[in-house]
This record gives sequence, structure tokens and C-alpha cells, in this order.
Amino acid sequence: MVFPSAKPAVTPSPANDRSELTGCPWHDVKAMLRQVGLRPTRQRMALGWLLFGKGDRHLTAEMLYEEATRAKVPVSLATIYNTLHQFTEVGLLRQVAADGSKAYFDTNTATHHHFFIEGADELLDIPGADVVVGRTPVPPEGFEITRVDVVVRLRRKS
Amino acid sequence: MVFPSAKPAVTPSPANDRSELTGCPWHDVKAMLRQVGLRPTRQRMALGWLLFGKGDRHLTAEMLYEEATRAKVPVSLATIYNTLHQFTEVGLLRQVAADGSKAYFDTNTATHHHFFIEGADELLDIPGADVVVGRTPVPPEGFEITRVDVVVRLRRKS
DNA sequence: TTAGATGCAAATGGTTTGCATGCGT
DNA sequence: ACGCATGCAAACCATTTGCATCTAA
Repeated sequence: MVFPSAKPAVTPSPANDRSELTGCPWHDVKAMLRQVGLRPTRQRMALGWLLFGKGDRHLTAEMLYEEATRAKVPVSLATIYNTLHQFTEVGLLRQVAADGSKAYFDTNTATHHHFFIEGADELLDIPGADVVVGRTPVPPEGFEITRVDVVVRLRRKS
Repeated sequence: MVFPSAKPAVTPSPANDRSELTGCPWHDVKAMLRQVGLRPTRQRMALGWLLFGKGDRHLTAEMLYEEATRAKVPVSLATIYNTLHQFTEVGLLRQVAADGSKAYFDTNTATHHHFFIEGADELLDIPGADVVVGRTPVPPEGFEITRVDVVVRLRRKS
């Protein structure tokens, strides 16, 4: 898995500025794609709609693929991966390495952290500033911090 | 990748109690294996020696495999994986999901966190209590925290 | 002797790639 | 029309599994 988190966004305008959004999903998604410099194609529109149409979500490629299929949107898995990565590069999504085996994509790109439910492999946002990283550690000489990931692993109480 | 972190150790005795260790690597490893209830076989001895013979380390299966090969220790990759997981189950190692693509095994099983150097895919211990998780978040009803993982992602300064 | 350990090779699962075809602009 | 997007299948990589063979107790 490659984290493109350090790459510059395609456009200089902040990808999270959704001020243009009106409430009409199709118009919104098209505007959003234009804003970040991605061609509003059929499948990108549909995936954007699925991803951003219902609040904050944590999805794997496979999940989104099934959802698209269920919604009768014809998309190949390869395109799902492409789209997920492109959206991540422009800052519409954030990739999370919770469990090592698969990549999760979070529609919430604000700074926040996660619960990870072992076994169920489910990812949950930790509300608010519920985890305070007290003192940010000093990086080694010559390095700078790109991100701090906190994953609180959970298991069902016995 | 499956985290066996919730599994009980094979023996009730604390796996990290290395009080029996003397300084002689071979004797030490044998004692360590006996202590956790694992048969001291040729390859487990060799791998234990490679893993614990030189301070705290962060290894992937592939790295350990190459190291063993270089050291003229005949081991198959499958055995490397088996051994790494067994050692983890008994608490001699800790599995870290830094980058999502491969599993790292840390010989330091004490509570601590990591730097992850993007690109180089290198894992470093964050010294001391250099990251303080201020307020541990309240887990959802019915769940308990098994572990808190903090990964500070780094990139070379421009 | 015998349960457990090992090695090999094949199977898996998630993800990526190459290339011919399709579709926005 | 042009060039980026898409779909498909094959390629990839880390990891796991099945099974025959070995080996520590």
C-alpha cells in the first residue's frame, strides 16, 4: 500500500472547500470533481455520490465495489481502486492503515483518529478531540511529520 | 493480517521475564523458548538468536528470511511466518501495522509508539514517553481497549 | 514412538498493471 | 478528433495452507 499523503493536490484550491455544494447530489459531485480538476465521468460521479452522499464513511475498495454493483452502477474493481486513489490524492478522501491487510478510505479528511474493532474489522471515528496527543514527539534530524495516526484497537467485552 | 494480540499466552508466566538470561545467546534463547512453552528446535533457536541477539529491532518476514539465509541458517519462508506468529502469540514479539502493506515485528514488547519513514518504509521506536496519549478515549458500550497504536509518519525534509 | 515442526509448492486475497476500447471535452 | 478513463485479465506481493517428511522429547 502506498500512501500518497505527501503529494500535492492537483489544484491549488482547497479540496475540502465544499462551499459550492447546494444539496443536489449530482450537481454537488460534479462541482466537487471540477474543483479538484478531475473529469466528471459517469463512474466518478456515481462513486462520488455513493461516497459522499451519506455522511462520514469508512470503506474498503471491495465494499465500495459491492455497493456500486448493488446500486446498478457498472464499474470495474480497477476503476474503484483508481478512483479511490485519485480522490485521496486530491484530498477528498483519507487513507487509513488500521488493520494491515486492507486499505480503508475515510470520507472525513479532518484531523481525527479511529477505533478499530478486531474481528469485525470495522473502523469508527473517535469523536471530537477525544484523544489528545499530549506532546508531539520530536522527529529525527532531517525529517518532518506528515501525519500522526492513532488507532485504538477494541474487542468485545467478555 | 491477523493480530493475535487478544489471545492468551501459552504459559501463565510472563513472557517478558528474561531474568533467566545469562548473556550466552544460545543458552538464553533455549531458556526463553522453554519459558514460553515452545520446543527449542534448530530454526526457532536460530531465529530467536537473530531476533533478540542485537537489541530492539523492527523486522518483516522477508527481512528475517534474508538475514537467516545470509547467516547460512536453512529456514523456509513458511517457517519464518510460523515462528514470527508463535513468538507474537507468546508475547516475545509485537506486531505493528505501520504501513498497510506488510507486517512488522517489533522485539520491543513494552508499551511504546513508532515513527514510520514514508518511502523508506522504515520503522523507529519513539523514545520514552515522547508521545503522551492525553485522555484515553471512552470505547463504545460493550467494548474494551486492547491496545493504542500511535504511528507518527515522517518524510525527509525538503 | 509420536506429537509437533518443517519445507515445499500451490492457493489466497488485496492491489496493481498493460493494453485495447470508450467517452468527455 | 484527442487524450484521459475504463474494463478486463493477467501479474504481483505478502501471507497462508495442505501435506508429506523430519525431529525433539
